[in-house]
Amino acid sequence: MPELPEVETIRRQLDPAISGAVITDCVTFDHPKFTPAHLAVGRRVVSVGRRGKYLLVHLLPDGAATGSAAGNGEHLIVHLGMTGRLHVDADRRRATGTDDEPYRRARWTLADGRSLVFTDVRRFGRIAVVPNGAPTGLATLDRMGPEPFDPAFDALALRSGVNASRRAIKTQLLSQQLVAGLGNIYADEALWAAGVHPAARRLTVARAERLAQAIRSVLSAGIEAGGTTLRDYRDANGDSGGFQFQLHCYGRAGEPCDRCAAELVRTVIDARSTTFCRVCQRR
DNA sequence: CGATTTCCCTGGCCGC
DNA sequence: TGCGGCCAGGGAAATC
Repeated sequence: MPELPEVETIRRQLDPAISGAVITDCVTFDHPKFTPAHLAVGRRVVSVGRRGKYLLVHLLPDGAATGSAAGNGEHLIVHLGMTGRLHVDADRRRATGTDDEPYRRARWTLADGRSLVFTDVRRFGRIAVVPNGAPTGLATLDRMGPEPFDPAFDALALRSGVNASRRAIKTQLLSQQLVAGLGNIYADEALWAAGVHPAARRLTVARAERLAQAIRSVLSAGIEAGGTTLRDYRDANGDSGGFQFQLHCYGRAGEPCDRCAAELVRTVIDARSTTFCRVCQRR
């Protein structure tokens, strides 16, 4: 369940590892969600970026100079879905991809003999290659709200966005349209930290300020800890994150609230398991 | 046309 | 021990 902190952790590891590398070959699992990976062949990696939960690998044609007539290049977009993992494999003997590793969905061979490998047990992930600057055709990405650390994301924008819809605030946070990068874990944590009921449909100015700040601080702490590993998540080095030891709310139904000691309860909002404290999270 | 529901996937876990 | 059934859940397609 990679959310913004997990994807950012991987981005920070991959950027120095593959920037400058040239993609010379590719093999994929035969499914339309993954076969677009082939379109990255013949390109050079400029840098590894991120938007919400999407990794955006900036590509230019091999040999092109930045800002040349080759244009603005392309983005190799990788969404990790639920169980996606990316890592760099330095074993040249496996570069052709003829040997099989379980659940591999794509392997990009690099000119220096290494390769970038994407595995995804449950195939909720997705790969695309699109011209930089154009709509990606991925609806969630094209409609994505501001990054949580962007000045465009503030309490007033959050409040007006929430109040403009009748949907539960938890649902809206997961939609990616009010703010980018929250998934079920960090949404529950942020709502708990801000003292906002997950089914609330309106925010006061004061609560919007608390929630905007909580979103930023929860995501910062998640990045700082290298993400949350409950089961599947591993970073680009194969290591687990550490934020699972700092969770106050997510997955703790039945346990006492760290703030008021009341029993945390589980409910379902928009088909998503939701944990919260009835006492300190008011509508 | 925006809101809501369904479906995609498979490993892990629970209970019998 | 074996196995059926259920759960996890982001996002896109289908439907309301």
